[in-house]
Amino acid sequence: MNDYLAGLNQAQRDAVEATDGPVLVLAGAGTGKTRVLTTRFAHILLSGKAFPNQILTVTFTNKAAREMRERVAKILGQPVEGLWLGTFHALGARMLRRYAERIGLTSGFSILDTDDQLRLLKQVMEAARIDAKRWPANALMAQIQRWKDKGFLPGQIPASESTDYAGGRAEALYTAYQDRLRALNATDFGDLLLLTVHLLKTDPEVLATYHRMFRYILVDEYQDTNLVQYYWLRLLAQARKNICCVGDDDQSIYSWRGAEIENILKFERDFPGAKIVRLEANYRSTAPILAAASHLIAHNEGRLGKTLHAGRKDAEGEQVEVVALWDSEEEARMVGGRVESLWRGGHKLAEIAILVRAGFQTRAFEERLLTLGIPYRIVGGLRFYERAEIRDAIAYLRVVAQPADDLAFERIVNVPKRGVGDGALRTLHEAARATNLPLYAAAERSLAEGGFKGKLRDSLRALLEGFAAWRGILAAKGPVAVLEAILEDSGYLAMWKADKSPDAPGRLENLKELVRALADFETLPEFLEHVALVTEVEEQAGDDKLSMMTLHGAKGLEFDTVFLPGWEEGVFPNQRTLDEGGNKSLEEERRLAYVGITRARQRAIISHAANRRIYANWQSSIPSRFIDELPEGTIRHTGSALPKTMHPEPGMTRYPVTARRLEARQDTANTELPERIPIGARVFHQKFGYGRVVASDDDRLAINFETSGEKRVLSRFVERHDN
DNA sequence: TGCCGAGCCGTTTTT
DNA sequence: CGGCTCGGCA
Repeated sequence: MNDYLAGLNQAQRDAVEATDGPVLVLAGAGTGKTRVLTTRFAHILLSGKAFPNQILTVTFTNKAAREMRERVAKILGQPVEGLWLGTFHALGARMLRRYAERIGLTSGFSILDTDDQLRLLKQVMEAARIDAKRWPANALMAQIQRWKDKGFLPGQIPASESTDYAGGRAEALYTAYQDRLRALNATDFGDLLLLTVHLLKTDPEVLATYHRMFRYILVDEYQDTNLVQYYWLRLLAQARKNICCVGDDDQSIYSWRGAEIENILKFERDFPGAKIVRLEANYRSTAPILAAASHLIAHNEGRLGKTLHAGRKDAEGEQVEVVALWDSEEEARMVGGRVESLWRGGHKLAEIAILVRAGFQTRAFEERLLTLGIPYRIVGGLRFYERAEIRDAIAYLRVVAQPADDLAFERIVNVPKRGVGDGALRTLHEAARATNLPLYAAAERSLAEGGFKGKLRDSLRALLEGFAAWRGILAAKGPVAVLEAILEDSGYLAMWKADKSPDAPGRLENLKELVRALADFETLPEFLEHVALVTEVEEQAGDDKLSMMTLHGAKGLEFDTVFLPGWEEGVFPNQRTLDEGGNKSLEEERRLAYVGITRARQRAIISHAANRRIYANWQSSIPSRFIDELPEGTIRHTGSALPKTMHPEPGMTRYPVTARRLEARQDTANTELPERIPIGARVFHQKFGYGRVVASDDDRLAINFETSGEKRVLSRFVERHDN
């Protein structure tokens, strides 16, 4: 009867069966973390310790939540209803809606997206007469988010967390911003956690209710929780202490968003006697891939220490390859060519991924794949619900559902253009402030009292009449009919149909997709909750496409073949990150590299280019230090990129990486600097050919190349050719 | 109100 | 290079 336990190794079994008391599962990459979580969930149910609605399960992504739901259903042989399984934010929203009035909201409160948040904050700053030039709203938004990540409400910010932003007025602006949110019956994303913690902390009755309800708590991706999430968990778990957190300190890659690895260390302190289980047997990757990943991550200090070992019998495999290339274009050609031959050899494209450090890097590969006719998908990028046309349509729906939603009203009052410009909007705002009404109601009242003149009056009245009609349609025919009516009657569809820009057809297509998505929901509020909390529409699998995404986006995924391009100093590890956070950031970059390598089951191909186009000009670069941190024995070095100028000895050409890193170090150490090349000298560059030096500073030269015009390059990549 | 051009700036972003 | 914001102008 315990067949769901069969096939687990001893450590996994321990993690599943230790149901009572605090448990911390340190799970290396590919060690069956999700399996442990889902099996544990099923085990608690099947052993009769709790009903499905008595287990609180927290994941980081909606996708992970969906996956767990499906896998639990599979083990149990039926779908489970009434689960408390979701993201921190979704679960927080659910609790807040239930007890909204206890924190000064009503249960229908709106959840603002980042765009709305920023607009609201700008309004608050404007009202406070803050010089927007000197003090960008973005910076304050980021600060407020940091405060929220740490669990500080306005008035609770300790001196150590204060800032000199806007002459010390940041906290006052934070207060004003929160007041505005409350007045609009709205929360932002951070509030879903912050206000829940506040509620649990200040309302013993609510806390007791949840203590009674949640007998077991399961947490996924624990290494990426921030402080406010930690408080949230601690409050809910403190009564029964049946909390199981699963995480991997080596895969913590979101510290820049407030995640604290220390939460893992604190776990043992807050829950004394916690059982620690280590999952170290990796069932995903070949031995060389594991060796590369382990060797690399061993360069980090301050790890809890896990050693991955191959759990598969067939763990032998290809060496990890490091390919050295001339420039980013050659790199794209190399990757494209490899993909093509794998594909021809019967390899599925869906089992290949290109993982990059930053989004813009995908472009070169896109172009190449396009010319080769290889289907691909970009994962991440602009999310569906973030597209302008989708947000416009949703703003209409929000006003239908909640006429008091000022931000939504403002967004669409002049989209499509109906002559309600800044001036009219300002008048409207004044009327609203004077009467203490939302914009929508203020507009209604002004019109009734004969305000606004001419065309403006007509179009404003038409809009309000439209909303009245749409509410009627909603009541009579439901959400889909209302959206269709809105798009048609408001002129919104017509606006895009008339638009001649190349992306207009795509936008119309997206709007159709939105109507389809809406059809899955019974009520409008349900749908609005969904779009506020779920940023991506479910990917329909099936078509065989290569995936391209950032390393961050790849966490939790796996592929047979993984390409890891752009392993160059400055790109990866990213220079800006290093500048900001020093060694701590370097270690996080290294964890990102570790995440990248461990995505691969069979084959990992790392590459670096000697020259890369960044924005307008070409820059020379040296291989990433992470390449030096791979174990030599399991690595195969290939590639063509060996400037002759740099490797006079023929024997050196085997290991370009080490040789060039050495040379780079000598450069910085100022020993044996190459001769200074004077302005006017004729030079040769491997990539650009012949040219003349027009300017120089330090180690950089501006050279007017005969075939490609003026470029800036590092002087050590050119040789003199005066004759 | 709305268009256009100069100027600026440029990692990662599960929610 | 390219996308975005802002200021000036019609």
